[in-house]
Amino acid sequence: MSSLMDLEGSGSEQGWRKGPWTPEEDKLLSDYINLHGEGRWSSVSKYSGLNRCGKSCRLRWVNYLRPGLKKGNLTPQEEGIIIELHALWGNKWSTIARYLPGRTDNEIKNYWRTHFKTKAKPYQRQAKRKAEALGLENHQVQVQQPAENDHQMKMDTTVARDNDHREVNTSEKVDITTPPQGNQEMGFVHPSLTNHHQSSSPMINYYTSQEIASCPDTITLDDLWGSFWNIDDPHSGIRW
DNA sequence: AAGGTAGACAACCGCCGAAAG
DNA sequence: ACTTTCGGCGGTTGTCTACCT
Repeated sequence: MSSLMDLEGSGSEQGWRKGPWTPEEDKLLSDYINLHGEGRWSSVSKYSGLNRCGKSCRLRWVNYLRPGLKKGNLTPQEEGIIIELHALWGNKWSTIARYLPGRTDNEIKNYWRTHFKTKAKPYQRQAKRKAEALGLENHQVQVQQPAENDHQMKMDTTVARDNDHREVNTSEKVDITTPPQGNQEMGFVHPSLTNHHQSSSPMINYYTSQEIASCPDTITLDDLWGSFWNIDDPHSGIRW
């Protein structure tokens, strides 16, 4: 079915160039797209003068060259949205990205992997070093972790008692918690989130440990639900 | 100062569904 | 109705850099 495209994707069979893009290639691609518009990526690869497969061109444009892309670290607001939407939809990176204007699915995916998937490692290293220092390579060393899992290390979930935030009736949004196309791929659902959804919690605040002291901003479900009502038009949703 | 390690990011790979022929 | 082509997506890998020992 998709064998030819897959061959194209693999690149080398047709002699497509691979590896990091050069500034010259970026300019060729940008010039071509500015002239002809996005789409028809196979044509881009043929006529732009680039020796890159269509997929590679598309990826480069979408993730790096496209106008309007935000550079730099994600804001606490964006981080909160990622956490919340991942809890709802799992690894639907492209769907999550639609709610973060200027951010790409690749960027969000990488962010999640580095910030939430691998946070246990420092403690594993700590345990290993302890073991090595004690000559206990073959013995388990208990290292106290600040949270029960890697996700919780970066996220503190609280039930708002702040009267400034109106209470949200979760029964109003039950349908929206369903991912756009099933949730079989749900990689991780934070237990506290699940509890919140079951217990009609009024609000969830997210923040990293560093941000607890420095950042007063929080993401409320109100913000997120507001965007969900316009799920077909992500740009009309979250505004800041 | 040097080597090792982890983090951050860019890019590739393979699969899938939709559209076109 | 079937096949082919294409674009998009998620997972994975590669590379560079900063930090740690």
